[in-house]
Amino acid sequence: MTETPSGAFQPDDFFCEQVLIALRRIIRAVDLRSRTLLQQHGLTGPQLTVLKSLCDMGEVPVGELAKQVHLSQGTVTGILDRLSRREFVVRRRCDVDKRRMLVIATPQAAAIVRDAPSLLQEQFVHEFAKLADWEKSQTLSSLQRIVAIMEAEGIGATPMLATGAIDESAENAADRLNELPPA
Amino acid sequence: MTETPSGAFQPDDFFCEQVLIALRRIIRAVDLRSRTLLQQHGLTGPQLTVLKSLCDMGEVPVGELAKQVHLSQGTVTGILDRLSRREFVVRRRCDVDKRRMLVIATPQAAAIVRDAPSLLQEQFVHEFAKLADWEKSQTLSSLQRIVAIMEAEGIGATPMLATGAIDESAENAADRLNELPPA
DNA sequence: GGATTTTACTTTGTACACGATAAATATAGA
DNA sequence: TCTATATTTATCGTGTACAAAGTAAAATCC
Repeated sequence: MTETPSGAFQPDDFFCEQVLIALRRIIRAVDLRSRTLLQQHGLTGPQLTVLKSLCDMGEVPVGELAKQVHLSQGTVTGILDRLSRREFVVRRRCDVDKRRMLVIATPQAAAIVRDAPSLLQEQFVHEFAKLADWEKSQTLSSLQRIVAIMEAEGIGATPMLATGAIDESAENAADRLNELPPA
Repeated sequence: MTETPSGAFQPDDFFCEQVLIALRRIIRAVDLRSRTLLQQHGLTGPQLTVLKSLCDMGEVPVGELAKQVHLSQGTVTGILDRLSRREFVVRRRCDVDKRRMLVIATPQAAAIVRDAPSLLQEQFVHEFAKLADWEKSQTLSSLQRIVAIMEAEGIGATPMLATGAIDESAENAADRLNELPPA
C-alpha cells in the first residue's frame, strides 16, 4: 500500500481498482437507463417496477407493496404520490382496518405496463442469455464474492442487517456508488 | 420466457436472476455504508470522496474536481455547498479566469480525512486483496462482461453517451437500481 | 472592436432513498 | 371499559443525482 498526500491509502491492486470502476459503470448504466425510460415512456425505473408489481398483485396495502419491490415505505409513498397524481394508481382506505391504505393500478396503468417492454431487466436478460453457461455461472459467483465482502463489512456497523434475512434487507436503495474510488 | 399476469416477461434464467439480485445487494451495501459513515464521521461517502480528492489535489477549479470524482458539476456544487457550510472547503474566484471557482480543503478537513480510515474502498481493498489472483481476475472479467452488456444497451437509447468517451460519461450517478427485478 | 459562441459554474426542478417521527387505528391486558 | 402497546401509513428532513436553464466571463469570428 502506498500513501497519497492526504494520508489515505490507495489500492495498489490493479484488479481491485478495476473492479470498483466496473461497479461504478454498472450503476451508472442503470441510472442512465432509468432516465432514458423516463423520456421514452414517461415513467422511471422505480415507478415502472412499482406499477408492474401492482398490476400483478391487484389491490394491496402499501406496506405489502413496499415489501414486494424492496423499498422503504417512505420511498413507496413518494412514488405512489407521483403515480396517483398522473392517475396510474388509486388509493383508498381499507374498510376493515382503517389504518390501511389500499392501492390499485388503473386500467391505463395496465396498458402502459403492457406497452413498455423495455425494462432494464428484460433487455439485460436478453443479452445475458446469449452468454455461454460457464460465463453465466462465473459471473454469478464473482458477484457473490463481492456481495460477501461488502456485506461482511457492514455487519458490525449496521445491526439492521441482522434483524431480517439478508435477502430481505439487502435488496433496495441505490445512491452513492461514488464513495467507491475514482479511477 | 414466461409471462406474468401484467404481461411482462420474467427471467427464466436462474443465473441472470441471481446476478441482478447480487447487483442490487452490492448497491444496497454501498448505500448502507454511506449512511454508516455519516453517523460515524459526520460525512457521507460522496462528501468524503470529494474531500479526499481535494486534499490530494490542492486548490483546483470545480470542474476539474468534478471530473476527478466522476460527478456532474451540479452535483459537486451541492456537495461543496454542504461542505463549505461546515467550513471543510473554501471557494474563491480565480483571478486570471474569473469564470472559474477555485476550491480548497481547509486544515480541519485534512485532519478529518486523515482520521477517517474506514472509507468503503479501503475496507473493500483490504478484503479483496485476500483473494487469490485467479479470483481477482475472474471477478474483474465478469464485471466487465456486465458493463459491456449494460453500456451496449444504452448506446442506442442515450445519445448522450456518444458525445463523451465511455469512460468519461459512464462514471457517476447511482440511484435506482430498483428497476432491476426484485427477487 | 463589437457580436457570437464557448466555457465554467450555479440554480432550479424532478426523482429517488433512507431514517425519524407523527398520526390514526387496532388489539391486548388490567 | 379504558389505558398501554403495537401496527400501518404518511410526513419531514437530509443527501444524493441529473438535465436544463441561467449567468457571467473568455475566446473567437467578422
